[in-house]
Amino acid sequence: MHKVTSLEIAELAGVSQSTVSRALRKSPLVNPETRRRIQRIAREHNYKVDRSASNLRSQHSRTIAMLVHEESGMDSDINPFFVSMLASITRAAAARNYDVLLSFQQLSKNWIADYENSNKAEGIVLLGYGGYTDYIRKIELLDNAHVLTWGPVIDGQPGHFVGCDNRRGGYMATRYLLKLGHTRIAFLGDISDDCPEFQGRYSGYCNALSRFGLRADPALQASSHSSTHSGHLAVRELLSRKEDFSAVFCSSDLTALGAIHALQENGLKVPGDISVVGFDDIPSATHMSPALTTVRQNTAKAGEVMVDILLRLIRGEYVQSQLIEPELLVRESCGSD
Amino acid sequence: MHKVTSLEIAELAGVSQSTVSRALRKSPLVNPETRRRIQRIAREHNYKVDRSASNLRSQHSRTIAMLVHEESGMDSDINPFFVSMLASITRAAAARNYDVLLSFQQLSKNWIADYENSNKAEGIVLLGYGGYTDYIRKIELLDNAHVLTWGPVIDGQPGHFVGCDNRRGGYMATRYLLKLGHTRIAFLGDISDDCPEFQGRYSGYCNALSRFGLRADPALQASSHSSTHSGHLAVRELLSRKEDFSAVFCSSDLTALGAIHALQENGLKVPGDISVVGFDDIPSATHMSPALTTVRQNTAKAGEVMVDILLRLIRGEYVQSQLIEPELLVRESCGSD
DNA sequence: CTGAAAGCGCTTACAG
DNA sequence: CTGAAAGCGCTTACAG
Repeated sequence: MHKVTSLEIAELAGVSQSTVSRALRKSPLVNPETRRRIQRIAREHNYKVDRSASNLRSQHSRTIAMLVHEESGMDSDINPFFVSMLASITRAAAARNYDVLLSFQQLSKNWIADYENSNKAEGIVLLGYGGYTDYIRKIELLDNAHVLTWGPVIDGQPGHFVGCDNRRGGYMATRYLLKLGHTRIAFLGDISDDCPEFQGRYSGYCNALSRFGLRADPALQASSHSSTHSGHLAVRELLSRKEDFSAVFCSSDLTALGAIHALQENGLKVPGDISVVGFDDIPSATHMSPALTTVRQNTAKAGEVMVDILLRLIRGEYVQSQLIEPELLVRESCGSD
Repeated sequence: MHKVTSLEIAELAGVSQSTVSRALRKSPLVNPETRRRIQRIAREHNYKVDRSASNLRSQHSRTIAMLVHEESGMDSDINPFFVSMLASITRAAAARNYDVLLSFQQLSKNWIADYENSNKAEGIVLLGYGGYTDYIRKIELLDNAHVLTWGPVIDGQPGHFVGCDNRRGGYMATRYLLKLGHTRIAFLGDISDDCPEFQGRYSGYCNALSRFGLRADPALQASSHSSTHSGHLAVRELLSRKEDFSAVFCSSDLTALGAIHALQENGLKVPGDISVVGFDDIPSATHMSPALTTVRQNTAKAGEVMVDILLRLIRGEYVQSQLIEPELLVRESCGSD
């Protein structure tokens, strides 16, 4: 199958190659009638502008790279939450006429050289790097690159971030449990400096408690990262402490899934004996029984915001990190409302 | 920030630009010592070969497009199964030094023109188009394009397919239930010609029954496509028929999730009263309670096979459609083994 | 093993 | 509104 070029379209249309190029880029310089004729002929011959040539000449690839963190050596599943982000970013990019390169990456790679210096992509979105203090340090070197990370938004941090308002989300979840009458509310999540996003959720939790005249009890906090296994272990630890509690706020849905499993294994009913709230709203949250009450991160909005900010970074505009408002989704895991 | 070119690397290394190009492509023509020197200088200056220029000159993009079907106008979630395929295809492509463009597409688009004629990608993988008879008809026109679809593998069909051995999977699931002593086994899934993959699973189900001297009872089959909602409705229909059954084989995990919910709502315990088997092994399958016994489609293997076959198509080699062997994963939804 | 040179298919200043 | 021409940064046949 012979490759059709703009020169051939030009011959067929009886114009110069430059005019074909202009017409297909919808330049206002060409006569509208000429443009329509050229467009028709191009369509009839299935002609598409060669992207390599176009990119080379114009020095723009109209492509962004979406890099998803992959645990080195692990075959583990990606957090379903990131899948949702990935889809919404891809859709938002398509709406702006940008292509998206997808890749799973380890922490150590030199992304800027790999994607920007090679002209494969004009900018990079990072997903799943929120908890990596290592990486955040490294990003300082990237100041004039076009990298946008989904993660914690912290005052004065280097680099560019978009993230959920974790403090607000933690506050909403905890306030909801307090209003249901719970006073002994456990918190499951790693609140060390390694997990600034979970710290934010915890800080919202503490905030809500104090608004109700209560204080966070360290005996009701157990560390957990974002996995069912880890949530399972955290509940076991909590139960072994023989502390009294009637509700659990989990810093991620995967943690909540594991926690519910562990509670049920120990003969505790959810929500009968213990109420549970999660964070993320992954697809599993609606499929399980009881359906999980959780704090939804608005991925559709987040994807649009991220693409918008990344394209502005690429254009060299000044941009600021931005927070996405979360939303409480009440389902079954805290009893009927 | 100035863009480094191969010409500058050449000057720094005291060689010609051609030699730089050869060295970085690891041509055996260049002196190993010269090559190492050039590589070092390139690394020090963060030089990367410009992909647009390289692509244009060599007429190869080393990129494949991964197109995921998106219901027109719908905001619905992608089947989690495809997410797993997507990750494994991306990894397999990366291992072969190919980049992956991700896009969500509607049925009507002219993919060949959009991706191949524009030189954006050398080949296309389609996910989620398995059930579209419309599309399958259309693919006949694509004979000399490089398109590989994840879907039903049927003798004599046009186009190139990789898919799960659905008949074998249906057989395994049903045989397992029969061995547990069930004789009244319901089948949930659309077995019309629109869903050749479900037809395959159903045919395996019938096969297993007849091996055990039983016959498929039409009263125990209810239509359902791949969604929780649809599984929920199918169980309601089944129950309204007042037929006796002790097990349900669902043609997808999403169907199984909805089915279990509906059974529980009607006071039936899973697996106490009814055993359930799914198909796909989506992440939710392990998270729910009871954990779902299901037929796993091996996505890691499938991704590798698909990339391998697509690259062979691209090279113009003769390829055949291929079946991926499924595997039964026994968990909790049929009782303890 | 190395270099000089052509050319991939466009976009875009320049001239009219 | 249109055309002739330069050139984006490489790869690769050709010559040595």
